[in-house]
Amino acid sequence: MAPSRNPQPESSGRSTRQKRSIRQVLANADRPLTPQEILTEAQLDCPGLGIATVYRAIRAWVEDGWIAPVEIPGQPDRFELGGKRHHHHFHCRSCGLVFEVERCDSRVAAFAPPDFVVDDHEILLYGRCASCAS
Amino acid sequence: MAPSRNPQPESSGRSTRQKRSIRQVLANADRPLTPQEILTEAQLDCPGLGIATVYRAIRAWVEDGWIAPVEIPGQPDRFELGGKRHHHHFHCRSCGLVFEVERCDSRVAAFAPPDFVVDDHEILLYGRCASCAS
DNA sequence: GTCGTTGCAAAGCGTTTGCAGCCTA
DNA sequence: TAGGCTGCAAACGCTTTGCAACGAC
Repeated sequence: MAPSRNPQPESSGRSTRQKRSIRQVLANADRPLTPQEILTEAQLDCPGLGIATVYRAIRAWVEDGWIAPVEIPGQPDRFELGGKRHHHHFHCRSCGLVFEVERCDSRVAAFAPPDFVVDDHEILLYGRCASCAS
Repeated sequence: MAPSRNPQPESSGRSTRQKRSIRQVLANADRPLTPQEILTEAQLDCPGLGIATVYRAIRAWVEDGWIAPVEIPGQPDRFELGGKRHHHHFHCRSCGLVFEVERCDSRVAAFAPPDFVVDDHEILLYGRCASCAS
């Protein structure tokens, strides 16, 4: 079977207007979003939505694995749909956007000192994206 | 000549007991330290030292280039001596400490999509350090 | 009706800043 | 002595939490 994307969070509790709006925003995004961006976007569909609700939904879905945090040092956390293939990120210093990078070399794990156990790694590339570089 | 470490910050203004203590702590550290760790350590030598003074010294020295920030997503910034050889970091999820990793493979820059210009990269390893793994 | 969920406001946490007094040069 | 430096406390921005009202089931 093809490892298809979870269309919905698994254990999302009750279905509410707020969570539906937030989920929709995340599902439609083509790049990782900050909680503030999610709030602003979701409020278009659900006025009165509070930032606390966004954080609570995010937290629950990260635990679910339905979304995943994208943490760029020095910047607020962003979130994208989880369940994707292992990948990394490219941060354009010109336009500030974050892009996905498909390639990876798991041999980087061997960089750790002897006796250290590596169970995950993150590679961040910095520079200028195609459109900013041209 | 061997590229020796700057023994002192360049433009550190007046010499005070506080800044001497903070500088000493950074110079003697074998791993990146958080402002809080720096404060606690420096207070042994300089009681009454305030956290604001630590932040002010850090900021000035980062601008100097005498120290460099080490930013682990989801954690407070840490600081280490600047001017070191290119290296990366390992974050122990058990004890929370951050260690230096000497090795690197600059081929990771080639992971970016075509037409993207990569001018820097960061590799973060996560797992358990030697003493936590045993 | 139950109890998970929400918005609000307050609390945390790491970091910065305003200010009056201190101390280096 | 002048003006940079310091400690304190308040202010910040982002995130979490306490609480009473709300609403899905």
